[in-house]
Amino acid sequence: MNDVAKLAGVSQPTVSRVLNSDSISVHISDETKERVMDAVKTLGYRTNVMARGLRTQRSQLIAIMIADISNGFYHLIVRAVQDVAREHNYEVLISNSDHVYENEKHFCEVVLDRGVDGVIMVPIHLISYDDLDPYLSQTDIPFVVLGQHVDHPEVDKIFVDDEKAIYEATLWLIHKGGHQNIGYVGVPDFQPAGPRRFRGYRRALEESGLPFNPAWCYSEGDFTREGGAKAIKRLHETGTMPEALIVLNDLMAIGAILALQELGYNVPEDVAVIGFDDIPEATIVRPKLTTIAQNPREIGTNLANALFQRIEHPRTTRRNIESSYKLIERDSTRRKT
Amino acid sequence: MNDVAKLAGVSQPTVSRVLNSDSISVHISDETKERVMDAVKTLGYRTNVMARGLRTQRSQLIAIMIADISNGFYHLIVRAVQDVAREHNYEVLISNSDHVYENEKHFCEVVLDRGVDGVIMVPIHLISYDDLDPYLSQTDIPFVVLGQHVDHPEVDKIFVDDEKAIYEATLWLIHKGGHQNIGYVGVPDFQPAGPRRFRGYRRALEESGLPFNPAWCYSEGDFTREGGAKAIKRLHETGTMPEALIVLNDLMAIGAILALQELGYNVPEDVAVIGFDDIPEATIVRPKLTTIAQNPREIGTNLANALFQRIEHPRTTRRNIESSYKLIERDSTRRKT
DNA sequence: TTGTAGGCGTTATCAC
DNA sequence: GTGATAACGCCTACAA
Repeated sequence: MNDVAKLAGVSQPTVSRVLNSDSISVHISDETKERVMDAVKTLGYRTNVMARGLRTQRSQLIAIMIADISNGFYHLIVRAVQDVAREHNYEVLISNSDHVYENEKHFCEVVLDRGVDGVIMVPIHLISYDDLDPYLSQTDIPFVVLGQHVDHPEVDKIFVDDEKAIYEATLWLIHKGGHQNIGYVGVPDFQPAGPRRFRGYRRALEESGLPFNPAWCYSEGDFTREGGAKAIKRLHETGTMPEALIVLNDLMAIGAILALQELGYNVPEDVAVIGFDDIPEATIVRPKLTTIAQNPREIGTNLANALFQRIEHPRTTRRNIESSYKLIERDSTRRKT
Repeated sequence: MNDVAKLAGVSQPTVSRVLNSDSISVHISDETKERVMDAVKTLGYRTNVMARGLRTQRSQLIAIMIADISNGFYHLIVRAVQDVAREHNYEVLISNSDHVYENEKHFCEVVLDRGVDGVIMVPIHLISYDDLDPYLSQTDIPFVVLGQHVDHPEVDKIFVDDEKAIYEATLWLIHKGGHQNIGYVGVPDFQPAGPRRFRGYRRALEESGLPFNPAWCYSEGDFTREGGAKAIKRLHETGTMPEALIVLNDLMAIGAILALQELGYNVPEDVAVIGFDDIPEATIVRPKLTTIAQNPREIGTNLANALFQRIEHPRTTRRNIESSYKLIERDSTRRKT
């Protein structure tokens, strides 16, 4: 910047003013402006973002943490966030927790050190007040999260009522599908989504007066295709395969379908399967997967909008936006007539 | 840091020394060390990465640009890069070009401004010397790219010989599969991968003395499932469906298979299909997709290792590493006996 | 082993 | 309108 100033025959602060002329109130003579811009061009000057950040305490950087980059559900969220960020002239730092608690904490620390201007998280474990407060109280960086269960007054929340979604899907399987023996494939209790979604399933059974059979349930999943396949193998070995299966997410549901077929079961004739998320693979697998669709584009846009609202107007009250879901009936539950 | 110094009763630089004691040669008395660390803890001090970056000209940040976050092929690359980066205590900024030239250039600009310490790219268009040189010459930030066609002496290259891979796959289809009428689904010429891979296909036909029929080829693809489906619709409409199809990537190959089945074709009996990448979806689709597997984990690790080699030893000579590929025979080419 | 002084490249607050 | 001058938070000679 000093070089530019020298070449243009002005002082260094003047160069700064010219470069930021649109976000500043001072008037600069057109002639100076021109001379400075010329010098900038011939010298190929580019402003040093770190130096500016140090001075302004802004980084023009936001961070997003997702649980699994390999899960298509998160792609559209990320894309939507990036699109909004670009409009605001922000870059996006993406991180991957792989559903691991330590990674989530590490993310928060890194992010605070790096002085990002805002944070979007899809926390799996980092949801209690006590876990979150250390990060939230020591800065006033806006946090926006996906997940209704997140317990802190300072965060904006976008959420999907997944307990209710699973509850309704189970009821649908009972009433529209005419199923009685409905099993469940989920994840261990230490993954908060596990008990939450499981509750929806059990509530539907109870209210319908149907028996709950622990032998039909598998809770050792890990959100992946392999996890879904393992569930089926276990169920098969114990010799109690239910006639319908609620699976906690699509990736596991797909793994389950493929494993069922390998073992000689027909889907949906022998076992109907219903997933959660509506990832692109849901329409690749045969039969096509019936699933509870979330709206990742909408979720991402909401997350990003809430964040930039807070970045630009820090005193805004916290948002709490429910995002919709919708059961999409495809072939994995549809009996041929 | 000043506060910490005051509380510990030492000077501010001493605090800095304690905090960086492992990467510095000076000895510090254990007592001071302890007092400083205590103060750090009670004050909840965290080092300001931007200030450090300004002083050291290092950001502990690398950036990676991929062509499509929704394409599973890139996930493992990104993961591998993140894993290596974590070992080196680096964060990763991820960006998405969506195969668009302007996005690629924008990425380079942003990245240089932000003072990242290194760049990994999967450039689609930004491959000529003239396009790259502006970014490379104005800094000495290491660039590592995926793509043999990239033409600049200052970059490290990891590459896969995709022309040869397609050539061999086509030969395989001719000799092992016994096919004569082999079609091709690709992307427009302005996508450099288009002509390159197409060349491999034509070379195999020529050397085998087989006719080349433009009516069997579609070059308006866009790397997506939808693109593959469109190709099939077009081929179907013109009434000349070849008996085997080389498709430029798996996503399009899967789109093609689904579209073929919807139109009543049997795969592989009526049309055999072979893809490129070996993404996870290749084993979801039925029939399972025969494909030229790349090794994304290896690619990502190589990319990252080359980069950190350069970051840590700037004078290293440039690398040029070929990554392997391998034809994986699955059911989309295997005629039932 | 520790303290002092200076500067990294900006922006912000004054004067003029 | 523009130019000095200080400060953002840290690291690194150099001196003690």
